[in-house]
Amino acid sequence: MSLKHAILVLLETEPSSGYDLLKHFKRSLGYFWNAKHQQVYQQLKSLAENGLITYDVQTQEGKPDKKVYAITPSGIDELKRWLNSPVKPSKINDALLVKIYGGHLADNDALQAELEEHIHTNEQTLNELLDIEKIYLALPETERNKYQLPYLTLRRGILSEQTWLAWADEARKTIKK
Amino acid sequence: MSLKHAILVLLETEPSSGYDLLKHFKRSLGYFWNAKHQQVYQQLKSLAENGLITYDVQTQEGKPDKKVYAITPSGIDELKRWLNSPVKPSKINDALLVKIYGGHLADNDALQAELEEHIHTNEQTLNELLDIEKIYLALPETERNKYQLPYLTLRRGILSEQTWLAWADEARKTIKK
DNA sequence: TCAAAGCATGCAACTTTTTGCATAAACTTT
DNA sequence: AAAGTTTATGCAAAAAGTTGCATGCTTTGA
Repeated sequence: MSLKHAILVLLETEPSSGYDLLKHFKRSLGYFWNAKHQQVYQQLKSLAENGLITYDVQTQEGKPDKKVYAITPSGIDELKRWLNSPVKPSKINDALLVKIYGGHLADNDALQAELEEHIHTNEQTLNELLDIEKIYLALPETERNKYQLPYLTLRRGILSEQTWLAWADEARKTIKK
Repeated sequence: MSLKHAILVLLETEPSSGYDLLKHFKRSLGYFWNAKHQQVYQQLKSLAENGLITYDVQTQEGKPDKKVYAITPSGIDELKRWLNSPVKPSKINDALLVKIYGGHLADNDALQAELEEHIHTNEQTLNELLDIEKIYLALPETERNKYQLPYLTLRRGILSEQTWLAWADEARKTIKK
């Protein structure tokens, strides 16, 4: 399982609260690792119980207290161990494709409408990613080199979204008939 | 949840045993809906308990008995209901990308090797899909029209794999440095 | 001829993920 | 001024998914 490891990856770059981590997660690993906020809090709890991370409670005025989590040396060991062992094949669960596969029983207008909606959200995601890419490309070279690997994953996102949209165009034509 | 619905989709086209359904599943919906054999058997059981499918036990000589499942009218209702309600957004869990994101702590050679392995399996998958496409394209037009929607999902698979491989090429260059 | 792969299903235990709810203050929009 | 969003966390229960094991006969390949 590797939400645990995804969290360790993020905490290795900087300590943060569950809430901040979640925001960070959504703009990075979240594009290719699915997780709800509950799950992140649950995993933080269990990682702390297992000594892979620790936390300090920071009291704040006017805002709820936060627990700031940081990775421990044994957390770093575990992260390295995971990084150097083979990952599990990626999992996809795409209900829209299941629906299209069995779409002859569906209402055609509804199917079309749903496709358009998905196109819309995918365009938005693509734009977000392109915005992030712009920021990256504007960095000085030394900075860019530091983020080469995360940038690769960003590229993956961009290419995926573009391909998805290209496919959706094929799909639109077929379904409209 | 829609493994249930994926199963209903397949049983709506033809009744079959869990085992046969599983084989069928792997060559179709399995490309974009992840499920282990256990899960399929468990869902078949629960679908039968809920009256959405029924089964006949067929005794065979020299082979284990099989349960041949078929969709019931209420199964078809449920399938239609699902088809006409909005699907959940697709989920991706791609550990390789998490690894690359945090890859500065990883052993570079191991990372490279793992990428090459993934490239290999993706090439194989692409070839499988292209073979299926060949068969489809060789069908007479009336037949092709029948399978237009499943064909769309096949196109999705092909485009995804091709894009993945194109990305992997970018990745290879970055990681080699 | 011996091992491996295919046929065919499933229980039991465990882990992971999802869903729904709950709290509560501060700031922001209509 | 009321309504909604953001900040910040989490319990509890249910649903879904994974892992490991078990059975036993037949066919195919080395």
